[in-house]
Amino acid sequence: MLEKTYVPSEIEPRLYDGWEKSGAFACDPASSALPFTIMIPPPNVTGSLHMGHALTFTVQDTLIRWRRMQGRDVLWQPGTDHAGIATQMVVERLLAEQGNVDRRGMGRDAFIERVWQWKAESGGTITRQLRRLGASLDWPRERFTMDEGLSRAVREVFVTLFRQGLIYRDRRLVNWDPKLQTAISDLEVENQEVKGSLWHIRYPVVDAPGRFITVATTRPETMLGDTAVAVHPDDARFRDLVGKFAILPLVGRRIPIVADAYSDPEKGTGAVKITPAHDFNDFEVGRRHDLPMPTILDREGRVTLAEIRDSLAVVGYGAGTPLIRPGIDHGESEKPSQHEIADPVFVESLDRTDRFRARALIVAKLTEIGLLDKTEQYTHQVPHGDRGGVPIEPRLTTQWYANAAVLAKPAIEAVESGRTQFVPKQWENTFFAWMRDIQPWCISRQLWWGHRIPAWYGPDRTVFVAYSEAEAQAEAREKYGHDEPLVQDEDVLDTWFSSGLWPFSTLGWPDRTRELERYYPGDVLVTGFDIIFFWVARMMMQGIHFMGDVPFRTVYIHGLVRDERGQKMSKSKGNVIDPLELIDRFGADALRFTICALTGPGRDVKLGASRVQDYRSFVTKLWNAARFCEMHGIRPDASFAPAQATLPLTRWILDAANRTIEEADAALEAYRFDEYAATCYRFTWGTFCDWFLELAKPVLEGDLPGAAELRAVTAYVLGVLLRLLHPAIPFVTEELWDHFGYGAPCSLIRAAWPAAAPVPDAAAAREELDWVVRLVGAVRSVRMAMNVPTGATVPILLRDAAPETLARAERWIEPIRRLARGSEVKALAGEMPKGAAQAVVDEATVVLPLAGTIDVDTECARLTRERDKAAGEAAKLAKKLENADFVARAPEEVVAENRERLARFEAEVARLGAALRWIG
RNA sequence: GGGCGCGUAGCUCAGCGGUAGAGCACUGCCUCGACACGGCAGGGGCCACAGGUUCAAUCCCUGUCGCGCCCACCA
Repeated sequence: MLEKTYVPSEIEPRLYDGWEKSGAFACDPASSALPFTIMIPPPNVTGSLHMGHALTFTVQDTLIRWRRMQGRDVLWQPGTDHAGIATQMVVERLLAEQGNVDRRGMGRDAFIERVWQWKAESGGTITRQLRRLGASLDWPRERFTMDEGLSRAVREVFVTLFRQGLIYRDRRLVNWDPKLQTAISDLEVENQEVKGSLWHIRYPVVDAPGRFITVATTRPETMLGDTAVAVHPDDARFRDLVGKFAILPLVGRRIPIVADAYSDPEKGTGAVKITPAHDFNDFEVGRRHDLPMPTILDREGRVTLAEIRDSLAVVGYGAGTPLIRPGIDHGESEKPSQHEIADPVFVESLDRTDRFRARALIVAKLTEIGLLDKTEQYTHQVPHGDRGGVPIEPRLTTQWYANAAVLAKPAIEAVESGRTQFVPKQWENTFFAWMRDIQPWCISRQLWWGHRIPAWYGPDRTVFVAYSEAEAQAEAREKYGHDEPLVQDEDVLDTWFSSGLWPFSTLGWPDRTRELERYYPGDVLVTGFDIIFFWVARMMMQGIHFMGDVPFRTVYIHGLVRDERGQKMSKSKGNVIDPLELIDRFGADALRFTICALTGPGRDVKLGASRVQDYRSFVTKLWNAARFCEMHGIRPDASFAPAQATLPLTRWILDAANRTIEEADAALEAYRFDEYAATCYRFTWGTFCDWFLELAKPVLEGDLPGAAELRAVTAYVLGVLLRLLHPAIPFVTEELWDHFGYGAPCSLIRAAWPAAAPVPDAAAAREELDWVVRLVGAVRSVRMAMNVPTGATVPILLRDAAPETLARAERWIEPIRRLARGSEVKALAGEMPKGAAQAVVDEATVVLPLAGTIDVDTECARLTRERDKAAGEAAKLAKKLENADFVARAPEEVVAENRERLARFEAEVARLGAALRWIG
């Protein structure tokens, strides 16, 4: 016997274990079935399951289970990502908390070993949690991006791209995170609105006594690295200054005033200071005007004068050029002005000063010497590192780059031609917009945790890129003619470089494995829009380049999980919902069904505990319906086929089940998880429970004729339901499947997906049952309106009923009596009873003789309201049909349909009018 | 600044040329042998606003207002 209440926590682990042990999750490379592949977006190895994961993995598991039941050879590839920055930060924080020496103190090897240890300790968390969710991943195939196999793929890709000229070293500006002390990509930069100041600084003009050119800046500290002031070529205000020089305050350096269209006369003062080594736009200006590019900030974001001197020397100012002059060269003109502009002592004092402190000191100093024109309150966007959270600094460094523009081209074409399609399609625009304007991809990171770049340097800084040190050594020997000591590049690769290989590296590439042949390209990639650029784009580029085909046919993009009020979940807001807590409280099925029900196309999912609680009711409802079936001796009957159904009731439910199967299938094909859930919900609750089981009760309980067929059909339909719902709510359905003996324990997961099966005379059955439903509904409605006590039974009399209607009433007398609380159901014979309540059902008028118990005035008012409503409808339709344009131009069917409706409403008005006369 | 999406019942959302729908919430009645995580019956909407196209507009077009997101922008 099934327990009275379904307790998920007792059942879920057992079933999951059963599935996993039975090998139900495993793909079968030897199979002849059509494969179906989803590559898991590998979560961070040290992460734990959050709501976003719950959403994406529920969607994936639903697709996977559905396809598996359809007989596809399913591979859902599991694995985790090493997540370079995130993981390194976690371990560094851990070291600090435990009072250990920091990573530099430990040294590289020891630190990396510590990270591996951390991975061993906490790396299993998320995979355990995925199991709680019910995710049917092929666990024995689990991979990790730092596996030997995947690392080999990374080296292969790096070396190949290098040799193809698609990876190169370049010295240019990068986004530098002074906290993490590494370069980061454009995508890892988040602009944050900051309330700051805009300082207007006056730069004295050489050879123009008393004249200044005023620049505005939000970063005064960068002035140390200024090598020009730019004005717009057409800006009349400054035209005479172009070609002259300004004196860089405090520093005393002469810098040219150049004309460059970058300068926007509308912005700031119209004259803009140029700091080529610390601003992306200035860098371009610097290139155009051949300006020196001194670096003024070190890797920690502190002012460094040494680098300024070095860089000036390198670019040809000459080693002896005094950077900080002990006075000002005012040309032939005047004596130094009232201001003592250069202050070498002050500038020297800034060495090793943090950038923000230097900013404050410089502003104070400028104020002191009277060169600060004004300070404005200024709110602007400041780029921050998404991990470190501090403002990034553009910094001139040498890094490894991948030529993304070349790699992007075939990826763009693949989407244009539809070889890969986004769902919803609008995301293709987002993809195109970014890919068509893609920048060189900086792939090196100054971190320790990650794939070390397979590049070695000789004593003359010649770089040898090779699969291994030995190979690099061999290449070096060839070049130098003898052995030279080589030093490996210190940097590691951007995490996305390796995750971009995921669709094929997990299958054994670069070996041409059986799995690679069979499961690449994958079918669907499921992910959120936030990583289209980070990951989807990279997989497309690398997949096409190395495999010659797209990595997946479809990219299904879902929304973000938000809280009930639509706020993004975040720790700082304290509105984070833990999926595991929801699973504990309501069961994995309830959470999964909720996610499916709320996941529409292009919509964020607003989720709170109460929603999950609501949908738990559905799981419970299914459980109770099954209990009812069990109590009434319903058992699977493999010999039954829908074609054998003879009763209207069984034909009707089988037909409804067919349509549900078709709708569910269509919804899943279209990635409409909301429609899939709604269709199943409606059929289970609204049709199967509310009507079918209720109508079946008299027959089942009384063991009336037809009971055997009814039992077989009920079992059949329950079996359909369990299979239809299994992808969304795998646990409860499997439990019931097993309990009823539809198959061996834990066999629903691999049971055949239901198919619509022909039902004899379905249309007639539908008509008949629809009538029963209408009749019962009408009687119930009138009883409620007339306040008939729930327990009271009343005769149900049919006036003006067609013979066929009376025959139906006879056939359905028991269910009608039961559901509509009728003492009898028959034709009205003789006189119309006084004071009866009435309702119109098709051609007949249902009469409930309630003389004495009802208030005639109330009933009159009710009938009048009904009649007026029908009359209103009829009038609207009549007006429409009188419109010659409508009749002439609207499609024939539409006109015909409107005529029909008009006739129907007119008849109803007539019958209700008659009812009103009778009652009086 | 460029782009995208969204404004439909109290809430969350479907629908997207021809009867305005669902779930939850709400109201009333009901312990009837599956289920109160339940049953039955109800109430509730100028489908943001203004124009246009059409025989017909919640749906298509244009504009306005409101909300959200992405990209670019440290003068």
